[in-house]
Amino acid sequence: MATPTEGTPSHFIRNIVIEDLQQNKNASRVHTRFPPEPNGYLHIGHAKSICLNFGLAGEFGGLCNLRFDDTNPSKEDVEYVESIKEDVRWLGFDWGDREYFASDYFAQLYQFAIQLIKAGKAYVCDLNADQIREYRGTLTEPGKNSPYRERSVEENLDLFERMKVGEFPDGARTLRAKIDMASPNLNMRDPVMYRILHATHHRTGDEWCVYPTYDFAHGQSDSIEGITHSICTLEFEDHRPLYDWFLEQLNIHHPQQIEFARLNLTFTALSKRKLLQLVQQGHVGGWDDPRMPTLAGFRRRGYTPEAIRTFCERIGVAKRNSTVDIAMLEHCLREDLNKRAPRVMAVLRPLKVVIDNYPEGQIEELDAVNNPEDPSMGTRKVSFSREIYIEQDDFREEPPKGFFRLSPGHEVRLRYAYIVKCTGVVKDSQTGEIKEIHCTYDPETKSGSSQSSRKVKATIHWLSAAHAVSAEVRLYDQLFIKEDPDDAPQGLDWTANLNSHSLERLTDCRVEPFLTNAKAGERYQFERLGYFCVDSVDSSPGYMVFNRAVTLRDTWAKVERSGRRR
RNA sequence: UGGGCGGUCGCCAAGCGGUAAGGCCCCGGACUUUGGAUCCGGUAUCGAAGGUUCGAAUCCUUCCCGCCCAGCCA
Repeated sequence: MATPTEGTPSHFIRNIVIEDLQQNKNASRVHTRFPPEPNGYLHIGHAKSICLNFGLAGEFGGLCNLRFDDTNPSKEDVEYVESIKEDVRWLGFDWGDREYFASDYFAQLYQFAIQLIKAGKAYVCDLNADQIREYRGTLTEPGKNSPYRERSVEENLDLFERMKVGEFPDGARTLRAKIDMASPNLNMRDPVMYRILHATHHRTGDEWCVYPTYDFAHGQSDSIEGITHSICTLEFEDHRPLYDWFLEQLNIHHPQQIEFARLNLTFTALSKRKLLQLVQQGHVGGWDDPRMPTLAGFRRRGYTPEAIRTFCERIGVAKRNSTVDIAMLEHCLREDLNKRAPRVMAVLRPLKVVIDNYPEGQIEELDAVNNPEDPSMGTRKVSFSREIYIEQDDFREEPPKGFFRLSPGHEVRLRYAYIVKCTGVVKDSQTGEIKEIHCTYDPETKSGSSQSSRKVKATIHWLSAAHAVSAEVRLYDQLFIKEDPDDAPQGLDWTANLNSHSLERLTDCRVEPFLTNAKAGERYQFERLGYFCVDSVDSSPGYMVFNRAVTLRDTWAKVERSGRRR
């Protein structure tokens, strides 16, 4: 028997699995499944479920199936099937040859239904949707039996067969389980098992005119696949008695359904309905817009699968409704990229600096460290010359208290180069806008030289004006201005909380020339700025486009912000 | 007012009768050629009230608050 992995944070579901294993339940087998409906792209909430299901199977020597819950042809599409497979694979999980579809079981499910009809446990009901609702009763009042509840087995069989071949229009009849119209659990008040839908299914085409509901399809699919632990979210807790009922009546393998709380994130919408709306109404560029909480969006943004997996492990699994701080996710990304991303210098908003005492025409090739966290990543050369660009933010004509960067009369270190002192500012005579600044450098302070140990308060990044390459950089902020997107002013809906500044395109940036060879999806740390990723859609060797995945922690920005508040 | 499930630090989350883990955020400080990283240090008595017990976040009772369910969606 597989033993628990040391150091893996435990949670109640993992504990159940461990206990089952100890008691030799299911012949010590662990078999889970990830069951997405192919009606949208996978998002970070699904990642929690994927990591849970594949993680448990992986840890205990079990298996996890990928099963598409495709019982509603009117909402589903192959585009989603393909994206889901790509995203699960990208996250780092492998379902081997166990790629299943609920629609693979339509014939079997149909036989199960007939079995229940024959046992007097299911009947064809002629009530329409409105009538079924009326007969169902309310939360506090019991329902009434359908007038069609006592049809003979023969009639039920005949009717169900005719439903299947398409003799009746959509909605004309349903097949219902005969349970208890007075049950305090509404799901047990003769739930619908099959509905008539003359729709073309993305896999079975027009073969079927009836489709099983989730309740009738899910548990039986789990059973057919030999699933041991059927993990789902909290809203299905009320369905568990029904899940169990079908399996018991059918007397087939009975997986255990276990529910956990779905993920919520601050400043993020995670319902499929909302995400679909964001895409369809053009609030974002598509399912893979880097601002989207979809796996495709995170991937394009520059997130690593490792960071997302670590995040899913750290947030834990429990039954309490909760909303995780988005800062937790960002932290996981920084932590991962800090170790792996090569550093490089980039200037997002260039400000020209002329070093007056540096020889005109002279170029020095300076050594720059690729990753101080990992010496094995080596060094590279950066060109230094008389005219350079620095970040506009790194110069203040009138520095506020605590500003350590460049200002008139003050010194800063140019990373990997020299200490320079600001000697003058050139402004546009009309607008007063700063056009360029002048400095002198101290030749004794070259990085790495014996005299280089002089201390200055700050080090800033820079790029040689003649060597730097132009690029576009896209800065992203939260898609919503409110921690809870649903917290909208009265009368307005969640779209009122959309952040109109969630995307900022900077088209006059400079980067180190070797970045021209960077490939789509590669991630770099732009020193002092954040982690950036080569955009996989719009970037090309002739026109580089970088997405900011996440900023670096910025204590100066924090100080400035709190200063402004005072 | 029916049923189901929850309520432990600002946000997640361990704990399962023996005297409150950890992570994120935040605040100090050390170090630093990224105001990055790293390293130290700081912050809860467990929804409330009773009760059982030598001892309770953990057991019992009552109460309060939150979420889910009246799709032929999943």
